[in-house]
Amino acid sequence: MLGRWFCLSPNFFKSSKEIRRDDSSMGPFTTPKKRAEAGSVDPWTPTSNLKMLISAASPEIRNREKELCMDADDRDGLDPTQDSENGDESEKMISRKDKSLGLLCHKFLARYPDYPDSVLTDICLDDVATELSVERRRIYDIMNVLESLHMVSRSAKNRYSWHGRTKLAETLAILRSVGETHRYGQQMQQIRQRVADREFDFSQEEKENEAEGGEQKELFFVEHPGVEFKAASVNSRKDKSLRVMSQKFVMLFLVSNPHVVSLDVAAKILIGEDHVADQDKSKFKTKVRRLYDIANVLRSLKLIEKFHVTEVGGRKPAFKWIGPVELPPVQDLSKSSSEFPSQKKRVLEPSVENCAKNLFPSSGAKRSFTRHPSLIKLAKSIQDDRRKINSAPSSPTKCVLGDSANVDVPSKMAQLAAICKIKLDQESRPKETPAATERDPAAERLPPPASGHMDPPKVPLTAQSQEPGVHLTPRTPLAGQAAGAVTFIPAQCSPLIPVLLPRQRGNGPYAVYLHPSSLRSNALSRPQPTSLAVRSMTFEDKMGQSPNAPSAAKSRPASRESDSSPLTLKRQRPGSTAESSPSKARRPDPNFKDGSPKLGEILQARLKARRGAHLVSRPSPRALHLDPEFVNTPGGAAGPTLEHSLENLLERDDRPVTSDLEAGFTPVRAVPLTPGQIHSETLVPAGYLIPISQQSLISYKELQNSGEESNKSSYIYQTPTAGSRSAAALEVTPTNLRLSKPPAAAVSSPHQPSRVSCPSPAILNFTLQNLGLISSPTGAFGSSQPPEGAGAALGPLGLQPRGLVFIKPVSPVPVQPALPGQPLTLISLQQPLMATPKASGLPQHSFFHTPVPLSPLAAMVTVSGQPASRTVYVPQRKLDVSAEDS
DNA sequence: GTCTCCCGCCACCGG
DNA sequence: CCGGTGGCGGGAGAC
Repeated sequence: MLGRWFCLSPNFFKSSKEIRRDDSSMGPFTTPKKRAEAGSVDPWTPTSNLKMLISAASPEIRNREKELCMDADDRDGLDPTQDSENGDESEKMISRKDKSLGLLCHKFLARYPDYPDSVLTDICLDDVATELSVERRRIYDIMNVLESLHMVSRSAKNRYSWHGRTKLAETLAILRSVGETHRYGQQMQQIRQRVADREFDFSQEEKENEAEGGEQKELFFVEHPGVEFKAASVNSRKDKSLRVMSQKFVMLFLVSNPHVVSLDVAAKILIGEDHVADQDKSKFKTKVRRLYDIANVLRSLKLIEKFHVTEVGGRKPAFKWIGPVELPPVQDLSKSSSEFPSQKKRVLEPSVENCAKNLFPSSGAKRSFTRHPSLIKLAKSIQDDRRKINSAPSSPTKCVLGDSANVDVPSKMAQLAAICKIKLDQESRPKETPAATERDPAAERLPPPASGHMDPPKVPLTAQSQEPGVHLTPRTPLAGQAAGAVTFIPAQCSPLIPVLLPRQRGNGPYAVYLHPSSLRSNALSRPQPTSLAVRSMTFEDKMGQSPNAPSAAKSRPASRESDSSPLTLKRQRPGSTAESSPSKARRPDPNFKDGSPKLGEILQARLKARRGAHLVSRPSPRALHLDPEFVNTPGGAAGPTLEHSLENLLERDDRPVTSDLEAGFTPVRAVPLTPGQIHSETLVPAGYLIPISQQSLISYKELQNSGEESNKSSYIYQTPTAGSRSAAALEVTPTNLRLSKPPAAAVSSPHQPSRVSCPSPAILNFTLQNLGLISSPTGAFGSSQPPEGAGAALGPLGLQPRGLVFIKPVSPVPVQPALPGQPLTLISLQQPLMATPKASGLPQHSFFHTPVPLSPLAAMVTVSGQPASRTVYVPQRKLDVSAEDS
């Protein structure tokens, strides 16, 4: 049977090869073994059978199975002859393929249903290893990847709980939102361009990246609501790079337009640092190895397909996303968990995404600040930031327009913001009831209780949102960062981090863990983040780093908690946030070295108090949990959630807002994965998104008291970044919502979340020009590859047109006019930002190298730009997409 | 030769 | 000190 499939299947070639090999080498022995294995397999045969069926059903699966099975089958046929020798030989014969992680994962998956019933299925690593005849080490690899997708969660030592794909859609939606916030799309484009341009100097690239934003450093792990990660270790171990890498890798797919990611690009993005070229090399190699591991598991999950892209350099391995593209809105996600993201997505997504985006953005902004390294870049970043800011306002409009579907990306951000705002507003205003209105979508999706939870949080947000000025303020600070504000920002960020969001669904909450470094410290130090996504993460330097540091330090004090807090917070945080992840807290703790534990404690206490208040106030706010580092922040931040605190929060960070927004979607926790890294490197963001379990929520509840519902979910975001960008986003959001609609048209350009800001006429012109220039929209998909520089920029244009249209409307005055109040406010904020170099670092910027720095333009860009960034690619390379499965 | 990526050493970490 | 985890990279099999 299998053989047949093989033949039929695309993989045919390979399969044939394999077969040959198998036959020759493995044949006899192997076969037996396989058979034996099969036999062993038999146990789970049922599943195996299912697999067969499935494979039959799905080509992809078939291929995989083919690969896997084929050997066996063929062998079987052939084997007999060769078998003579069994034993070791046979084993050897088996060939690596038989032992591949992908196959192993297949076998593993065959044992469990995709959508398990409510009853949790317990997985014992030892048993699995035994049954599958593999070393435990291998099982860990699989589990880590599955865990990153929340298909399983660790329940205890050696034990995992199987969730199957029930949470997959949500997780993907969250990852996408997170990825958007981190501007991975932009980064990818940049890298591609670079690659295209020059073959690539890693060093250079990296340098550039760093200069830009260095966003990477932070990693975060996205948690899911039900999925907690119990094991403290989770947090602790450095990073669980595999988990984080897996999430990031998936984010890249979700964020890229073509949904195609080449291995090298992914590896480069995942390598935060770079620093030394040499290191890079080895690092690069290691990353690639890991990516293969992850890719194999993802392939077995049928989420991606391998193929080769032909470029100038030659053929490069790449992967194409074949999983669900549409994801439920974050909120929905929580709610729906459901399998089919697509449907849900439309509605919810926006919100969720927006939230996420907001968060990130903010974080990004903060990060961007870090950027001081290259003044030039800073300038750019600043511009970008401005743009972003501007755009943000506009974005709302987009949201409106796009929110729904097409505009996705662009609109997403805006939408998210808008949504968040709306939610917040509603919540805040009506506090609970009204909130429902906005949430409606969410609420509808989610059970009432959840919504309720959500609402509370929203309220605070709303309040913020309501007052554009307020929002601005927050942003301003961000923006302000540039100037002096920056310092504050960090603080803000930290606060933001802890934000709790109510969980829409029961499961809802997610936590994002950020690296400490990424957290604010850096952010504080540098505001730049905005410049590029990449950079955004930078902050690692955090404190130390100088330039900013000083300011940061100063500000910090003011901000107090925030600064020190990050670290301290983290440590402390455990308590506060503890619920979900004590472990997380743990890690942070160590990190936090700094000292201000006291502060942290204080902060925590405050936070708790706030939380309590907040919680109370909010029904079930979503909370953002920060890492221990954040914890402190949370304390500070926590307040934000609360209404009064909200303002503070806003001031502190936009992030909170964003977070809230996001929270609305899905709670996310941002916890610093890595403990100490903070200091310098940070380059790479390391984060793992973890769903926060209700438990955690509960804990929060305890803290907060709100108790609102179990559902509540909390999100943690890395404030740092979020703060910066988010600010804009956030601000926008509120307004955005409204705006967004209008923008919708613009929205059309989906892709990036850009903000819809309204560019000034000039901008429009500008854009138009670009468009003309750019024109190539189509190409984009071609693989994502880097368009060559210019091309890239242009690429987006295609989208822009729409945006342009919109823009025009908006354009009048970039900010103000365009949208009702908020935008304006934003603008002002931006300006400050603008002033500050730090602030600048908008990611978008990177997209468009283009000339237009003008914020307005930026806005324009953003609008279309986001897409543009993505779009950009177009020109260049052609990817070959031949699918190959190997 | 290059691409994949398995294997398993060994560092961590929590207990 | 021990056992569970999991980073990491050598090196070998697959092309």
